[in-house]
Amino acid sequence: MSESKKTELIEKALKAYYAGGFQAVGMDRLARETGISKTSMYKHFRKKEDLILEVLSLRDEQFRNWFIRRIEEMANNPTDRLLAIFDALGEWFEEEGFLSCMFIRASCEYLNHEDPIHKASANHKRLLLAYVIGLAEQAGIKNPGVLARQLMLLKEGAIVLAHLQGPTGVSDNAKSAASDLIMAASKA
Amino acid sequence: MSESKKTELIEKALKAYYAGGFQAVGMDRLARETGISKTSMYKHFRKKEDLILEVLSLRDEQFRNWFIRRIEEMANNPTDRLLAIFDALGEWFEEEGFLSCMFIRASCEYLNHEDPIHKASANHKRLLLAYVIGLAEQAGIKNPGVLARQLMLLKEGAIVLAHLQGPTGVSDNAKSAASDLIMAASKA
DNA sequence: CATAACATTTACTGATCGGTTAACTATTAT
DNA sequence: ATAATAGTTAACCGATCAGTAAATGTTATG
Repeated sequence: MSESKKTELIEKALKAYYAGGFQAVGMDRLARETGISKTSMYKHFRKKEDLILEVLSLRDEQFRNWFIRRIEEMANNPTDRLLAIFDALGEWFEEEGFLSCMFIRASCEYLNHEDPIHKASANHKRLLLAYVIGLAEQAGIKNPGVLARQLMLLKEGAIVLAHLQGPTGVSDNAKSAASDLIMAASKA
Repeated sequence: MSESKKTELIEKALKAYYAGGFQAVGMDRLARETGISKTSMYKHFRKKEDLILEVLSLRDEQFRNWFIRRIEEMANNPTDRLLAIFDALGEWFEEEGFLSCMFIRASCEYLNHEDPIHKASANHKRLLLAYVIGLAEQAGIKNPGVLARQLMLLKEGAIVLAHLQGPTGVSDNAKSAASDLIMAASKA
């Protein structure tokens, strides 16, 4: 299998897992849907877990690229960008086929903190936090780490509730809360 | 099987599902661990889904009882109780064996919005929101629904991040954010 | 004691799970 | 032309999945 075929497999696996769940989508079904036999797949991945880890790695790259690009398109200064986080989230929630965050879901299917899949999910969140801390620093916030972590709480909460109760109003609520928190942090 | 045996089964299933996940814990394993044969179990539940729904119903009752009781023990007026939400969460996160919220996890394993398990999870969140709206009303907040929803965003985010990155500091961060939001909502 | 009624268990179903083995095909090297 | 090699496949592995049917108590009633 060529390297491009492998990439194609990971991309198709990502879609299948996102739509159906990691445990629920078996290797046979994956082989059927991708048109690639199981044996060929197992030439490139020792275990299902390894495939999932590669899928998560791709998703991490895709999502952070999209998220950060969208934020920087929508706002031009650090403070506005802290708010634009929630506009970007709103766009995501409204997308057809939105089914929560792949990393939150992975951590719910692979519960143990030592599980590589769980760790990879935690790392995705760390990387996003680092980006937001950077924005908060640029915005001249006194305690950028505190504000960034508060905004991440809003972000994760918004994802969960958009999935559970639908997208309507969720990101707006989060944005208004973020605005209050940024105001409070600016005065501190 | 007596009614008390059935209750015992649901309680044991709750523990097994919480520790291991819904899909990951099979009916055979459940039978082995509870000492109740599968056939006996299936006398009381048509399908695994029905058992899970009963488990979620029990968990909903247990959790909301504990949560609300703890909040009302820790604070005596509505405004302080809005903050005590996050002290109660902090206690929960520190418990040994804390593995996120059973309803968030259920919604991640049963993704579809029409799935009864997903719906039951959404309903649990609605009931908690209703309680918090009540507190916000008692506290004399102008837009109790808005504030309550903002605090719920913090709550769900805190649960997710406490699970992904450990409990340290998460509830404190959420509490400080909640404090800012309550202040802002009081002035509005 | 006999038997009907009910509760519980063992043993099984077909399907699917993650993962592997052995056969086959196509390409490349000699 | 043939042998070696690489890539792909169908077929299979034991284990487990959710769910069921037949067999075995156990208890209640005549």
